[in-house]
Amino acid sequence: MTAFEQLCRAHGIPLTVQRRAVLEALSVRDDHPTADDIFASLQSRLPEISRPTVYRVLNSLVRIGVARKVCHPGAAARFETKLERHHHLVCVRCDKVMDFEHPAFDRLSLPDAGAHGFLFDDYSIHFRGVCADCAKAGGRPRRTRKRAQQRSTT
Amino acid sequence: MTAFEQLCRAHGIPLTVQRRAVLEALSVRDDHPTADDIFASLQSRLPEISRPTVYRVLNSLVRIGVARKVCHPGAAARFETKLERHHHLVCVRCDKVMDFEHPAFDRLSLPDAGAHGFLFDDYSIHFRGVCADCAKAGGRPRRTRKRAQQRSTT
DNA sequence: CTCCGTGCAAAAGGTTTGCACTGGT
DNA sequence: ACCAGTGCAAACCTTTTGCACGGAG
Repeated sequence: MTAFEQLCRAHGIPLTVQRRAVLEALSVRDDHPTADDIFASLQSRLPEISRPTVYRVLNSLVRIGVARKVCHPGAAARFETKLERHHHLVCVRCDKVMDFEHPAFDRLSLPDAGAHGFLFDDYSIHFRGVCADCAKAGGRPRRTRKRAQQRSTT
Repeated sequence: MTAFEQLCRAHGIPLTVQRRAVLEALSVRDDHPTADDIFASLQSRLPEISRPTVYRVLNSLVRIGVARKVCHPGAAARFETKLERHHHLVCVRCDKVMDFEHPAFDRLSLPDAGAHGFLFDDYSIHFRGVCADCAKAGGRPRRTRKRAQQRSTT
């Protein structure tokens, strides 16, 4: 968290209550919350925060490098603070994305740059498949939207 | 394309002009168009098609397995018809996602299922980094909503 | 003939922006 | 004190839905 303060200073952006709160709310979670999820989870700690601020703060966090957008098939943008190399399980039925630790896949060597003019930085493997819930459900609960998923909230 | 017709029959869904057109428009492209991009690109060939239909058709195509949603950090859903194993370059500056062929990474063995109850099916590697355009631009042309990108716009 | 898909229009959801004020440095 | 960040409200973009009609099987 102190690292965060230093990053803010380094980037010349003020360290506000809201930024602190959003970062904490985000780093506590290991799912991949949407901006709105974060907004909701902050209602108790910081009720006066506004939704646009959450969006703005999340973008700041991504910009200074303490958070990241997760590649996600769903409609809403999702974020994470886990920056160490890790992989993802993507359910093709419900579009859920879960973290997946698998050290065996952590040591691939990055391709030589140049070819496409692309500067490689890191990678993560997306495994497509069917999650336990959907496999259990058998049928195809194709729903993707928030409406159909109950928000377990942790 | 005939394979597509058979898939439609197999899934018991009618083979309509719109479905044919959307699939063709999608498979012609190697970027990862949004539903709206497809809608736009169809204006010349099939001007009477409606936007909701494009969304519905794309979902059908995904359901019967001839197309796929691409995991993408951006806001709008993106699709592809390239179902063979391949990887992606994700630009952390502009959120662009490009296909990336690299046979050396095509032969990873899928993890044993079970562990998480996840049924593995396939995978693709997402390489994070900076694309040639953004590297060239030097600065940070971060978020670029459609507004800022040139559109054919009719 | 029956049923599903389509087109239209409107609603629902998600994200960004303009402006005046407050708070961080 | 200065400037950036915030809150509010409204705009904007994306995706879904209800309904009546028309075409595919």
